[in-house]
Amino acid sequence: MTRAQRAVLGALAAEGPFVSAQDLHAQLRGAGDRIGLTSVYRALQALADSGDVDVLRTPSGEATYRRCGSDRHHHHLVCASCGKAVEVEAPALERWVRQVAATHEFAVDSHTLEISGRCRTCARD
Amino acid sequence: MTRAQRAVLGALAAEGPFVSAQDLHAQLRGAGDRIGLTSVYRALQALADSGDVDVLRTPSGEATYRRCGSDRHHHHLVCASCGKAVEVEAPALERWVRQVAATHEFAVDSHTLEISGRCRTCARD
DNA sequence: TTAGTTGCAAAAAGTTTGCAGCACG
DNA sequence: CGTGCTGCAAACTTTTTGCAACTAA
Repeated sequence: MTRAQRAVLGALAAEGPFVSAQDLHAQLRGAGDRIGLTSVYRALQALADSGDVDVLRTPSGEATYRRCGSDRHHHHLVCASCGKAVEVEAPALERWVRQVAATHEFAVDSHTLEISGRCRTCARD
Repeated sequence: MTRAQRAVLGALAAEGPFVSAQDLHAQLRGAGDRIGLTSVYRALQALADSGDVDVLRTPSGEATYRRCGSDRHHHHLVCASCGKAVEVEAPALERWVRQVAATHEFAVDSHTLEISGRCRTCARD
């Protein structure tokens, strides 16, 4: 594990919000780290490949990252306001996906489900 | 409705695959249309806003568009190879989403479910 | 010494915006 | 006329790549 990967993992507090590479870089720089943006991108890519961080694409197209509590396959409930994310497992959904795909004679490669909303704190504006 | 919107809607055959703005532009140009890339982007944005086309972001982050058969809320089963898409409605999923959100005290704004796989034709390589 | 890591600068890719000209009521 | 549409060129954003300097076994 490289220095950049350690720095990124450290900044990506477990259970925290999804953060973009740029934000993460700014955060690390702000904390005194001299890390370059390139290294942040490279570290995130490596960590995502190894499954140590989850990637989520925002509607605007930018990739955001998070260190998740579970190694298992799961989905996210994300607060559109504060970014807080909850991990949810959905065995019934997985079964349903496979069944629907079979009906249409598709072999499933992958699927994504993301729920966007407001957490209780942010809901009362 | 502008000329660009008519051209885009025409090129975006109903029930066809999801297509990027760039591909759509190339396709229209190839067919002899003198339309500019800017107009394609503007037309797609307007059509997406009015709900006449569905938008899907590919894993690489580029936006793709499709004219769907149903006006109702639905999800997609997309072939990763040929782009063919099937629309699926999932009332049970919608109920499940609301219930999970309620459990975590989230007010749901929106949710997305996309299934990526291979259709029968593409599966036999 | 050598394989891997770093960060800057530049490039790439997708999308948006400024603006002058055009079309059409 | 004037309002809105058009397309080019330029700007912008996010991400990737080339490369020379650096680091650590």
